[in-house]
Amino acid sequence: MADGDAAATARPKTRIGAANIDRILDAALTAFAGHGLRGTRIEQIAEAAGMSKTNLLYYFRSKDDLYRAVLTRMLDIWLKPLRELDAARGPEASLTAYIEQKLEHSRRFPEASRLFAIEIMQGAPHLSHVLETELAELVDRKIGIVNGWIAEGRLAPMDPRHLLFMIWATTQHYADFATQIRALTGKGLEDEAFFGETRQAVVGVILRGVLTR
Amino acid sequence: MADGDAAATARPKTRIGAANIDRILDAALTAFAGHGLRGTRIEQIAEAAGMSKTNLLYYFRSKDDLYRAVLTRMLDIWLKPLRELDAARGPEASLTAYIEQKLEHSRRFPEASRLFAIEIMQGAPHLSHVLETELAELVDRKIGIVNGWIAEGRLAPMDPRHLLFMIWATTQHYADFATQIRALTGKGLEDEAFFGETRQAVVGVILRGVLTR
Amino acid sequence: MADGDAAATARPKTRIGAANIDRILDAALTAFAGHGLRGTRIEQIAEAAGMSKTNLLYYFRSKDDLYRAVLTRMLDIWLKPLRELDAARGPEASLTAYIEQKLEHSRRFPEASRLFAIEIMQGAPHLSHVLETELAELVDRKIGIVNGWIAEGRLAPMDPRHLLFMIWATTQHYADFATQIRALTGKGLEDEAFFGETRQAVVGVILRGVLTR
Amino acid sequence: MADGDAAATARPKTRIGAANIDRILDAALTAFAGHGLRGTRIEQIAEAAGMSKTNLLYYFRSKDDLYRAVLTRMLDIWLKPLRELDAARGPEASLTAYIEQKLEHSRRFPEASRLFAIEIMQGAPHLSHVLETELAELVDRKIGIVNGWIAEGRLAPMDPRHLLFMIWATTQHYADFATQIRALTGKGLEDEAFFGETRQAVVGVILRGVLTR
DNA sequence: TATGAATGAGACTTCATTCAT
DNA sequence: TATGAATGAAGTCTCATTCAT
Repeated sequence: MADGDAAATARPKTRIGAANIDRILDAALTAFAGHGLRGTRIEQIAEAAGMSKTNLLYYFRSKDDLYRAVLTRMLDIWLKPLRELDAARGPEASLTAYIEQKLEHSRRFPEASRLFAIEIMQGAPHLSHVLETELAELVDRKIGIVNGWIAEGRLAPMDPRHLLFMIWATTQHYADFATQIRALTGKGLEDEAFFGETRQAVVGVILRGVLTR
Repeated sequence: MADGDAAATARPKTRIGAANIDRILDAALTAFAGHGLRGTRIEQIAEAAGMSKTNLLYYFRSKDDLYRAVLTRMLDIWLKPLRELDAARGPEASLTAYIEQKLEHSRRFPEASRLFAIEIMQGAPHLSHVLETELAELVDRKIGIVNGWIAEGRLAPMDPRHLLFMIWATTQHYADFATQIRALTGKGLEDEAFFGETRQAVVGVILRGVLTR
Repeated sequence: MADGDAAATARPKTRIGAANIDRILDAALTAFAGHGLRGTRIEQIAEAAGMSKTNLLYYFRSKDDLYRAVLTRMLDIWLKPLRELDAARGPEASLTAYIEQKLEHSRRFPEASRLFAIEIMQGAPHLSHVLETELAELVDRKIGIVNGWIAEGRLAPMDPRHLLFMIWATTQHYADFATQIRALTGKGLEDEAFFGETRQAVVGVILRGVLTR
Repeated sequence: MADGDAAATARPKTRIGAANIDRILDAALTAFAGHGLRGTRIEQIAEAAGMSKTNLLYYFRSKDDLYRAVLTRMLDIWLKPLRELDAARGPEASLTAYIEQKLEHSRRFPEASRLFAIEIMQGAPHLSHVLETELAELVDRKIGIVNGWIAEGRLAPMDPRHLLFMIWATTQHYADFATQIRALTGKGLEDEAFFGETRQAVVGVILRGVLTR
């Protein structure tokens, strides 16, 4: 109670700023994912965030700053599923969980998925460093787990990186190519039935494809 | 008659024009795939094509015209592999051939792949019509083939569209996310060994994943 | 009474304000002399004065206000040497003293010198009134002194105003063109030896140039 | 005749560009000398040059480019009088000629004089290199001449650089402080009588000040 | 076909200033 | 007195497009 009170009264200024920053970042994510960096106007974002262009620039010195902030903010979310991939439960359960998490991400953060996709397709000018360091190290660690399963004969022998690529590709596809999928099926992941069907198909094919037996 | 003749004798000017148009389209593909529609400057393309901006605009009235021309030119190439998917050889051979063709495409036309990917991710503003008509009809036809195989018990039961999506996702991933793949493996599809390894992995997982037995 | 008392006991707040105003004016002089009116940002001055931009604007309603305040504050200093030029000691001593005072000013207040120089070069938009009234009257008075000396045959006949211009020009040059002088000699008036040498040269040439005999 | 014709017809495009560039540089000189770099708007210059802002930017990529171009264009004019100072005619004639040339320059190019003055007062950010190399070398050479005269006993002993500074100061003053001079005398160098009187005063004082006898 | 010149509609920033606290 | 937040009016520069040759 006391805590709640304090929170409600103690930091009015900070609160205002933080709320605005969140609104800006949300609006920016949508805009950048939809039109790319160059194709997005600052004013567009400002309008969506409910403030003036100049005020937005009070919080973020430049468009590029804002773009980087959006990428950074999404980075943890983006890397989280892979971080949680572990060996504890054996390949079937672990891979199933990983694929399901990735699909869940595609459902909940499709714009973030598209933002990263576009960024990478354009040569990852703002992200190459992360790819080469943080992601590379993370992947190296996870590869060990998969190689362990292969050595135990529980997975078909293959370079584990191709397995990762295939999981990324298939799960992200439902976010990145949602427009195409909707044109061909009339549905998207937000449709509960379609989501379940998708999960079953993707998990099914990949697990049958890699598990021995 | 005269007209036909003229066309047949290939007037130098026309030829020159045709060569220029090709150079422009090539340069434009690279530029648009690399920076998106808005992120690309006409002058950039003109320079890459070895001519002045004004002269480029003599061939294509506007940037949007040029963009549409690039998309159109790539469309047949993009749809060709799916068109060639047939029932004649049975699921194993047919799907293998299809996947290999798609990978071959990712190797040979990575920029085209990225161009379509970006276009679709941004809502396919120039392509939605094609998706809803030409592609939808083509997919409908091919679905019949796959459903036939499923009915014969040769493929695991599933909505054939998910199979298509998975094949598209995995094969195109090697073109679209080439930057990321290179950051993690140091290689790309142009590397013969890596290409073979990729093909084996993708074909292997998917076939094992969908073929019964 | 209470009011008077309070004022007399120097309320801390008032004192603080006065100190702030001085800090602002100092910082503003440096900034305006270095970048001109338009070339100076308020925030720059505020930072140099150790306060927020908004707070600076609490003391000076606008940038132009501040600029005028700086000019006004420097005006007395600027005019002081000429005010002190008198006939009492004869031309040699009086002119020597005047030149030395002007040089001393160039040494102590080079920024003020540059501020006035830039203002005048740009047409004296904020100073034309002063030039035409206060300065003109002062000059008129001093001209009488010089004309007296000429009439007595102690100075070569000339329009006294040219003499004033030459003294102003030569003495202020060492402040205004300090950058150039430093590039050519490696020194400035703050160097005691260079100052002495300069004084000797300027006084020597001008006195020999105007004194008869 | 033939020549005139050729000139009139042969280089239309180049001519147009060159004429525009001259018009721009003229307008820019006036503007920069009057308001400084920051205080001048590109549009202002464009208007004075009789063209659109965008067209001006077709010739000069940026405001800074234009500013540098103006400085560069004026540099030769600015250095010319000193270059022509020679020993051939003895100190009296040579110094007289030099002073007169400098005054003539102040009459003909007062804006250039002010431009350089403002630039130097602000620390010569675009000119420091020239000051330290080209001008320094030129001055070094001319100092030799003056030292020669001093050694011959024809000039009072002094560091020749102070002599140069005094000549620069006094002659440029009539251009740089024209506003003040006009406020105090009602005249300027464009007034033939005032010019003559000024020349006589400046030459007179300096020569009497430095020549022995 | 080909290009230099010219332009208008943006789009990003900067900056003095005001508001609210 | 002091400051964070907010804004509008510039001002620079970019870029697709048109004009004239």
